[in-house]
Amino acid sequence: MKKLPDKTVERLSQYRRALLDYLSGGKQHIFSHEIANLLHITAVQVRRDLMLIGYTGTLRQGYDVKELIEIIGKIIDTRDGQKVAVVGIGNLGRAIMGYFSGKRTRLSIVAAFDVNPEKTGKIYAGVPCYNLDEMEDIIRREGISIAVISVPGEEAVKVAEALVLTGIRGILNFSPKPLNVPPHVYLQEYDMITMLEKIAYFVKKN
Amino acid sequence: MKKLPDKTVERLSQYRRALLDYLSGGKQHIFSHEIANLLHITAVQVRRDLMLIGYTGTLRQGYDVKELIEIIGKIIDTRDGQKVAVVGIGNLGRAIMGYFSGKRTRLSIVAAFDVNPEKTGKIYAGVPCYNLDEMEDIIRREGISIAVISVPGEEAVKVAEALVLTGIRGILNFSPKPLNVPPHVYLQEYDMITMLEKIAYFVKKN
DNA sequence: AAAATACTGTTATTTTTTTAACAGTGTTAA
DNA sequence: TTAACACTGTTAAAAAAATAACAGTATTTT
Repeated sequence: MKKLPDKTVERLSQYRRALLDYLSGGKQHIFSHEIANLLHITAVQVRRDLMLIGYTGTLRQGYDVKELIEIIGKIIDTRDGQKVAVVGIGNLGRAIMGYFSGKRTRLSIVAAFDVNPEKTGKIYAGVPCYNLDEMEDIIRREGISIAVISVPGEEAVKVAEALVLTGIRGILNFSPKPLNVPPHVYLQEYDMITMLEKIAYFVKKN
Repeated sequence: MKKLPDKTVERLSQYRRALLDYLSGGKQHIFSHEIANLLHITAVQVRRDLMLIGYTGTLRQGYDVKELIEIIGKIIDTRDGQKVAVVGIGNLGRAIMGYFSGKRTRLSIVAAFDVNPEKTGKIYAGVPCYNLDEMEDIIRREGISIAVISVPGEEAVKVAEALVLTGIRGILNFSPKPLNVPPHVYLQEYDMITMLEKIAYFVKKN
């Protein structure tokens, strides 16, 4: 399939989670405007996204919830799932691991890394924590393709460089430092200070 | 000034932090392409953003770092700063508070809320934690304008409704549940699962 | 059986954001 | 003193995303 727009992919992820929720309500089908209500967006946008992924519903009946969930899975997930590492086991790192533990998803956090020797060797939310030195070895051996950076800003740049050398494919950067990675690594910056300041601006006057 | 584009505001926040860093290197002036390098974006984009805020540099000298920092401050900050509350003192909530503690910024976290009675009454990263019941009172009394939601998904919707009733102006939602707020409340969704799944998609094949 | 209704899927339009093009200008170099 | 250079500021074009418009079609209503 042709590459989907960024924003569509984001929404697909959200559709899927909303649909899984909805499914537990027992209904088999759902209309575009119902999906839209779940996410507080418009029905057109939903239909357009579904058009882009080539999924087509039934007139007057809407979309088959299970089918749609499955289709989205085929788009986002790989057959065997992808492995994720978390680098930096501070509060943020543990929060991230907490989010995932217990959820059966095709993304599984399989390793954590930290410099603090008190943390290495322990298990957090079911995930073993290793020393940063072992990172390259373990990422290669385990076939980890995605890394989350949750170390303080000062260290983030070095961690990113090290990650790139391991052959990682994607990085989610929670640190406030902008990172620079080669084009074959997909980077998503995710800086909460920026977001808060943005809110501050838009809240300001009006 | 006319309302700035969303993305420009985000970058302004990043420019400012990068410039503060840069300033400690002792230099007084900076070229657009140098700012661009700091954030790994293009020089045109920097110049265009600065054009939008009406700040103009000097030919062959670039921009006055201090001046620019100040200008950005005038745009993003209010005169007396804005107060922020964090709702939900799990790992994520504490991570957010940790980020801010010690940093002297015009956004200050002044209250935390949680339902857990073991947490209320305590101080986290210098911020007092109150019971959720007290939220409306305290937000009004303190004049808190921005709230960060870091409670588990199930509770997020209710917390958001309660926040709207307090007259809050902006919300940063870390929970994976899409929220619905009236138009006078600025909402920024910030869901890490979506972001990870997005990375998973873009990393997938190629 | 004609008209209204309630949906989907698609194309067209608008808005937002990024990128490119380039005119203007003081500064250095020839 | 003219040409090349190294910048800024702005306008123009392109790309990405959201929104609107609407054609198509089963179903229900009249």
